[in-house]
Amino acid sequence: MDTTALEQDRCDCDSIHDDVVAEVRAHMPDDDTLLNLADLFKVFSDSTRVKIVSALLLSEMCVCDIAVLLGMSKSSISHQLRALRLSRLVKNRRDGKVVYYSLADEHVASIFAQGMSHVSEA
Amino acid sequence: MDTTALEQDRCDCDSIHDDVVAEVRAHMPDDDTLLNLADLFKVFSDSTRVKIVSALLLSEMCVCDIAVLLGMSKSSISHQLRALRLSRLVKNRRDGKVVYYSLADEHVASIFAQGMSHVSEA
DNA sequence: ATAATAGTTGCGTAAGTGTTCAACTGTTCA
DNA sequence: TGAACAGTTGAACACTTACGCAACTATTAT
Repeated sequence: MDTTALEQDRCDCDSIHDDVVAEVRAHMPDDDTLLNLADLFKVFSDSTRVKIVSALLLSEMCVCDIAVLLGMSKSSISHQLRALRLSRLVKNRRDGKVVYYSLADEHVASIFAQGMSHVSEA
Repeated sequence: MDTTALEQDRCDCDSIHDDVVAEVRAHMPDDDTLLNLADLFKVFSDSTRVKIVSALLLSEMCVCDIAVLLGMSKSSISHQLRALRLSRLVKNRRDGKVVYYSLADEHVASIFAQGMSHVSEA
């Protein structure tokens, strides 16, 4: 069985570097992990959510505070907070009618900071 | 002029914490920066692109290699590499008919690693 | 020059996403 | 009890995006 023919079954090109592909495949994280990673970054990929995180980095805030701060409706902020909550990036506590949100852990700050240092470099 | 009335113009709620909002607003990064940050994370928010980055972290590869590795068409890989290139996260060099891609800088690895450590924690 | 091959690009489509609106829950206070 | 308010939720809409197809460019080899 010719391996070149095999590769051609998978892709319409000759000059595949089989050894490189095999080596990389053997050492790459598994699909599930990479999917989770993409999902994590997806949460930070919206400017509204990034602004919310950036705000919570400075202080705990209620939904209304954030809505005023960003000049957006409470509804949209609540929707985004839900996404952040489901990803366990923020937590909340209720005090009477008011729900206060804050960051879930230090990791959020690390990821945010790492991205910031890349952005404010160019 | 009543500040409470002012806040109510902006949001249908009473219990705004004006001091907190003002303080956060004063110390938050500007909108442009946060927009760029969201755009950066957006590149990492797709599983195909994450897989590509994860592969290039291990070795320089040509388009065809990546297509075979991920079991996808050269076209879609090329599309995603374009996105990565426009964000300056990968660079490429041509050797005859073959175009080799590799990561643009160390920052990419840092961001990737930071995210990975958060994902493989739960 | 012609054929073959690696890679790119524009288009169409299907799936996904953010915002708004309206209706809802839950808590407080009179 | 009922009015008022903070917040949540689901549906609908507009908008975005990833993929494959087909046509294209660029490079090599005959």
